[in-house]
Amino acid sequence: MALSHSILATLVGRAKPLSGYDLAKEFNSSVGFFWKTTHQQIYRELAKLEKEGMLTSELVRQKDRPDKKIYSITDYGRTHLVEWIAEPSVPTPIKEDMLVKMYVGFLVPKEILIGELEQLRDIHKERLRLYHEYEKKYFLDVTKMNMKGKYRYLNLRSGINFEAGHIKWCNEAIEFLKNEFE
Amino acid sequence: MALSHSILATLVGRAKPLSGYDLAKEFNSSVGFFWKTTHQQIYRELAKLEKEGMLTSELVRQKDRPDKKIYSITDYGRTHLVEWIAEPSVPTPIKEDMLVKMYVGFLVPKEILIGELEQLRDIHKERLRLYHEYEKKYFLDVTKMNMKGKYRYLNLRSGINFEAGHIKWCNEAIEFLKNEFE
DNA sequence: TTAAAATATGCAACAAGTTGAATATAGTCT
DNA sequence: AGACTATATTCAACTTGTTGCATATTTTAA
Repeated sequence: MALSHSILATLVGRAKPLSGYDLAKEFNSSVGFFWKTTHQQIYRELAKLEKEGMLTSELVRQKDRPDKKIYSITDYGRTHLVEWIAEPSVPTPIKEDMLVKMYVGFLVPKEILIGELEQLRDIHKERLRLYHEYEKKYFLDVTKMNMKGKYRYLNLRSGINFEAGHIKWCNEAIEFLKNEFE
Repeated sequence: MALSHSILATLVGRAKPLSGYDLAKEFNSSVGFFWKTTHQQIYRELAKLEKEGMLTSELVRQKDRPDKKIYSITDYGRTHLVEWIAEPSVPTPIKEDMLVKMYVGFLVPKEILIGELEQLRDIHKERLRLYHEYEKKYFLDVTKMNMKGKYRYLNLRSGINFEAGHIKWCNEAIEFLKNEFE
């Protein structure tokens, strides 16, 4: 149930309240690197969180743009978030299409799987490239980072590790398919 | 939408039809290493797949045990599965509680996160140990494996890679938290 | 002897996630 | 002028996933 927690986490780190639209943008970058969702789900969840007292909203009237509702986290929401952090995490259950396909790979010519693995690898390569770019741009000197920055750095390192691992496996599988199958 | 495909994939590799109960057991081991689900969802999905003509069922009456329904994949189901394999895969969207917690780690004492990371690491270590055991037991000589075995081996290698990657990141994060935070 | 585990299937309620569309304004591009 | 992009929110329908419960029999363990 961490969508609500992701939203609370995005709001807790801010001086200024955010609109649903702003949050949706955040979920396309920063927090979106480890929690994916849609704007529809965000709006629905914001309404729920406000009803539960975790958030408060304020209507902002605009002339040149559509009106918006901006949300702030309440003390209750913050407490709830902190309590959730202290609960032990279980790893997210694995669900990976590619592995299901691999499981019955014998149903198709191996070239199909090789092609798919190459595509997957390229997606992960592009992500890794982006993460390395961030690392060079914002995280060159670890000792100079503040608390928040250090935690962001750990998030980034996780992404780098994750993508590099995927690339490694894709390459291993491609080589194996090319060499060990006749 | 790969639950249906996981079920089809589990049935396609068999000479004998399986009951929902048998499938649920499979989803606790082999195919369950990369697709998690519950028996309730399996029964629901089996009914749906039969209605769609992907599966056929047969009622088996038993005296010493409860009666059961056993399912086989149809030609249509098999074709559907093969077509799905050929569609390009996108990586499963990332959703990781621990990373959301890390994102707002500054809200709690670092010892809490270190403790959680150690717990997580131990879970992944235990999985890795199990996978290495499988590797030694069933996959020692790659050249002697048949087609199916080779694909199972690739699945196993993915699991090993995945778990080892997690352990590596957990250790890195633990060290970083211990040393780089004052 | 009582409890539990294993075998076997399913319903119901609810929560979470996906997909498509509707609405409205302002600015930019062709 | 018409199309597209950005801003901003929401509804509706549907699929997928989770949790708790209900039922029934036989074997095994405490």
